[in-house]
Amino acid sequence: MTEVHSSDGTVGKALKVLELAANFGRPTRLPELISSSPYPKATTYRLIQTLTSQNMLQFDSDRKCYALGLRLVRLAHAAWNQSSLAPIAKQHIDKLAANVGETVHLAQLDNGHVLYVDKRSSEDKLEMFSEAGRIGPAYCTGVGKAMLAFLNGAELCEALKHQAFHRFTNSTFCDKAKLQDELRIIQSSGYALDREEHEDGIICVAVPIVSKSNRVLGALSVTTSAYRNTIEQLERFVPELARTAESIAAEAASWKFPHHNQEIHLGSR
Amino acid sequence: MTEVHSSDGTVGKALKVLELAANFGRPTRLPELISSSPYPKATTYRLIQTLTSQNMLQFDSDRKCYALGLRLVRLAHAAWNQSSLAPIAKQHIDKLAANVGETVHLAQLDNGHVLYVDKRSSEDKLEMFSEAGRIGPAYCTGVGKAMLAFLNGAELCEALKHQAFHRFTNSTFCDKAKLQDELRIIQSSGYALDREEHEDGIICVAVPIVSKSNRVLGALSVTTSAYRNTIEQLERFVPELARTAESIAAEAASWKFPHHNQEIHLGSR
DNA sequence: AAATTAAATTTCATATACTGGAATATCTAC
DNA sequence: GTAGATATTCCAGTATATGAAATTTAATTT
Repeated sequence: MTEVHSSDGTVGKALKVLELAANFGRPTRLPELISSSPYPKATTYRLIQTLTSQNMLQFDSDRKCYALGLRLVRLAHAAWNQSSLAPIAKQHIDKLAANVGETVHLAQLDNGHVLYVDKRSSEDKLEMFSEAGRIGPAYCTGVGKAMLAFLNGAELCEALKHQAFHRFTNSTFCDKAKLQDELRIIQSSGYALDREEHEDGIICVAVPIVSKSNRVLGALSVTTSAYRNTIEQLERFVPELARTAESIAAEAASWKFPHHNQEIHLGSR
Repeated sequence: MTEVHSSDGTVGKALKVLELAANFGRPTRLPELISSSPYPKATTYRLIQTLTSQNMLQFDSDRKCYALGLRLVRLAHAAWNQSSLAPIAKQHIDKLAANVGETVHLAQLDNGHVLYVDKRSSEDKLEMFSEAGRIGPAYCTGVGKAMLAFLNGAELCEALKHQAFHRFTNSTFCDKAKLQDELRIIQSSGYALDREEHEDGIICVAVPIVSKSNRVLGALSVTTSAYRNTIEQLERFVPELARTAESIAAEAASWKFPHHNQEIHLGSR
């Protein structure tokens, strides 16, 4: 049900092409898009025309390449406000970050991958979209494993299909069986540890955010450097992490959409 | 050319429905979507199904309503990185904000409206997507007028079609003729003032960011309270604003896509 | 400047996917 | 249990998308 059927007719194809453009990570030339597309040249070409006319892509006539359109940024603003945990979790994360004095991440699952929707950092200035919207692997990050561990059977099965099991470091769980053992441990302990599994020198502790009806809403983590802290020191944050996650879940449940349709008074779209 | 044809076949219709969901500003029930849609019930219903299956919408089975999907947040992250001026402008804005000690906005045009893509504030912590992706009117904001003033004939004509000319305050330019007079003044002075035209008590000064080939890339503004500063005080920021805008334009021109396709190693999409 | 190659765009007959009015099923509330 | 609302499916007709190939246009090379 949560699976993205790569063919929902024309719309699915168009979004697939949009995804291709996103994956390039940079403005892309038409031939690149066409040759990376699973659809025939003329079809891909027409989809790109349509997406461009719709402002989902934008054409840079100087460089002759296509980049993702700003309409996406506008839509994502709405998505972030109405679908992510971030607006609800804001105060809770602020408080948590202040108390622990380390970087805090808020993430949700998107198609089996970790989607970071907010971040608090003691040192760095916040980096808007450069942080929110970032994706990462689920099988080797704290937030990812915390969420996977509390999915139900069908959801987990679906999510596992999307794991690449690429070996980032020596500690990475790089097969499904080992990961599932780990998930069982996380289930009973209630929190997940990332022991430099994704990046050398980076460790973190994470807890899932679970609704009353036991649905996984997201996850919360405290990240630090392996040189500055030990796993044992991180584990001392678990109680407060868990408490924060509970508060967020509680607020999410009682949330009656505070964002009333504020009159913006723009012209036609 | 920059116009969004509300019918680009099925894809256009699907995006139109997505836009409707975004405009509600909150999770929406099926009947609401159906009755606000220009398409027949069955058609709208099927488009919603497709969008949901594609993660562009997500269905909340508890509340029985549809919200924008997190896939948009992920796509917007890429869009923000590769299409907005924000990554390029980052350092320049940091410096400007530090020097002037007031709130700085970076905006671009999206379909005739102002799209804020970044913000620096002395006091507030940065608020991620809650700021980036926000839209506002062009005809009564500093950044909006600065951009409109330097569009070419066809672009301006197209953009003017989208202006609502809603009277927000007593100072709002609420018809096209008055606005065009104002735009001529801005053209010759090189900067735009917002004298509480959008919000009472809020004034700002803005300059356009213009490429060597005279295309409008975006705009930069310094905003403050009318009680704390006078227009004359704001005008003292113009030289530094203009210098910053030039630096950004120069960097944009020489930009050779720094964001190489970093290997993310995720599974199938 | 002519020739060569690559890129962008169009054509058109065909097949397919979309359409939408209406019927039906499912849920909700009293 | 019945009424009213909401969600979902049907299906023939048709508009729309398809894609191989051809054409135009632009960029490179000789």
